[in-house]
Amino acid sequence: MVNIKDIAKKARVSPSTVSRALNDDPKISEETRKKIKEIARKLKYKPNQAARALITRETKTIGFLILKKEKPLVADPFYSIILYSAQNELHELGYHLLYGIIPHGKLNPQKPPRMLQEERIDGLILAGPDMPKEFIETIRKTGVPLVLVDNYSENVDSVLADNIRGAYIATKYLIELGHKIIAFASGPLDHISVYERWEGYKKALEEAGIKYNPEYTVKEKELTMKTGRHAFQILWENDPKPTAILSANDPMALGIIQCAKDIGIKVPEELSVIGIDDIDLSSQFDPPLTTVRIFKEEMGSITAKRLIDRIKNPNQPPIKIIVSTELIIRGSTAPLRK
Amino acid sequence: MVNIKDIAKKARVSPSTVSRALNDDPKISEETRKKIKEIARKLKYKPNQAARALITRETKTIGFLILKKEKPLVADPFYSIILYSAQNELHELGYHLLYGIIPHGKLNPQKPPRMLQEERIDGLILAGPDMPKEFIETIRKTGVPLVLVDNYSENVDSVLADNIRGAYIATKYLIELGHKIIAFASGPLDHISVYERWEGYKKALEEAGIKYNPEYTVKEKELTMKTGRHAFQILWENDPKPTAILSANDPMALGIIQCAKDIGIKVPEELSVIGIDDIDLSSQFDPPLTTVRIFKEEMGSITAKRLIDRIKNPNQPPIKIIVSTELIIRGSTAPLRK
DNA sequence: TTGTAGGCGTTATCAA
DNA sequence: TTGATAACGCCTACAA
Repeated sequence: MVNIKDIAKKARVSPSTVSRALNDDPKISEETRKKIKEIARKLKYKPNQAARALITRETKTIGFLILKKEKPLVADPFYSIILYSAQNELHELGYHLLYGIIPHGKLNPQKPPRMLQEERIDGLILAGPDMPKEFIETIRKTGVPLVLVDNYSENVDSVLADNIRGAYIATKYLIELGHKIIAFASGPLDHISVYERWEGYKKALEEAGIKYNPEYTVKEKELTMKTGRHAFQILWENDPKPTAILSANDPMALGIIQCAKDIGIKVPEELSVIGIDDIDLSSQFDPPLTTVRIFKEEMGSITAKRLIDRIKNPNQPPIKIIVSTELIIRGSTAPLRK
Repeated sequence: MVNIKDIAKKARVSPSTVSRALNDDPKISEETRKKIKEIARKLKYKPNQAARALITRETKTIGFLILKKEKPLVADPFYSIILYSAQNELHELGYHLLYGIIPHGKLNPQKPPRMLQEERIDGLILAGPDMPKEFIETIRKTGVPLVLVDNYSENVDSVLADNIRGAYIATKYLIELGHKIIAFASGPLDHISVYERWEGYKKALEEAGIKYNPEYTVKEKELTMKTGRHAFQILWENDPKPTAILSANDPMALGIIQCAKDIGIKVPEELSVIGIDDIDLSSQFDPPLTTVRIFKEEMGSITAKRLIDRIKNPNQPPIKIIVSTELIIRGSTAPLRK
């Protein structure tokens, strides 16, 4: 690999001049700068990252950490898109992304991740709602620039979807369609986004003067099609049966629809279903799922931008960024049949 | 951050002794080694990656590159799992994973990726069948250890599923069920895995004495539920209509089933459908999808292991690793009705 | 078995 | 505006 000395020799200047020229130091004459840059280009010179990092203490690398509970979460299209979009934005900003998955149970919440201890990263993105608070606190204390996405913690920058409003507008829409008995298929309520969706659901009911009835909220442990089917079965045991179901996410909603169809219930004629997320599949489903869109790509790029901003300007107070949500009306909802 | 000098001071030895002790140099007395390691542990010492890389020329980091065509591919559960499992294995082996997505069109096939030029990585995984040959060649010429996954190129280590056999056993199974008119819902045939699946399909037909009829192969541009629905519609225009369809992957198969159900065709009673991949959704679908399992996790970990092996032993001839496939019989297939 | 000194490639400091 | 020199943290001859 060609280094700064090689260029210096060719240009008959000192290595330091080369370094300055390449870094656009204003004290270098336009002429030498041009000459040096030209030579560097010809020689396909690329600065050695390790050497540079050693002295600047900047790696130009951002860590992206996610927790692995069940396999489905890892392959979760939600985080895949956030990951994709964060890396895309980071690339634009001149950063690389170091990707790490921590197997659940193997996490020591008192120990910062290796990538941090080895000084491989300039900042860290923590994705997902199930990061232990203690772990976040451990990392925060190291002083490394940090942003959470789809999670919230005091004293730490957080990027979240507007889950409350999302669930709220979805529920409100169902109410406007004439539905009175609206169920909520929930997931783990210790996940902040799930909890907020539940809140939004209850808020809309309350505002419409419909009393919240816990019988119509079922809490599943995971957010999959499978648990959606299960949730439907539980909810369907109620008397009277719900005429509409808001699901905590899309996969569950799809499971609900499938299970309903299985026992001969027509969606949306006999049962309206709304999801939250707007995953790719949802629009392709039959019926196409009415859902609340989460702007996943935007969440990813905003997270990345915020982190870089915090690296460049460390003395900012922590902020919470709420990305709006949007109701996408498709075919799984209909006015209440009299 | 605490460094080797701090430890040296505390232990009243020279920095080199510390370095040797921590790297288990046999020339260090057991006693000093123990003492030094103890101090290092107490001080939470972690070697600075940049400094070490500068001298050893090893970054202990592997690049994982994927091409972005359409959004769905990026979030593709297939590559998500390979990525997850590769990172998992690399972690075990003491490596980090640098994740890069190249936006299609922004790729310069004559230029090695930045992570390579900046010497940020010790080896590179190239995932996906749509990496341009020229790009692979460019990278290969740099001499960096390289492994392809779900792709093949001469002179480069490649890890692939046994697609031919997978499609073959699936087709054979349909034949055994009595089906005579078996269609193939294909995707882009320049993707090696799709092409091989097509081959396996034809091979099984041929062996059974069923003449391959191009009318019963439809080629879609993408491998999604949506194109699956489209493929079904095309295939259904044939006369006679197929009684079974092998799909190039699972999402397409799900689309096929949905579309068939939409027009009142019962699966599997009137139409058998087999997918390939075994994505999570497939088992949760109604009917649960009969499919060919691709061992995605194994492919990821094998890819990682092979790459590290090649780094440690560079002078090996290139190899092609074929990971077997397995027919998973579920509910979307049935014997031909007379 | 341990210490000294040099060097990896780059940037930063100080002098010219 | 440029050059010489030191420094970042670690590893590794060579010397002791």
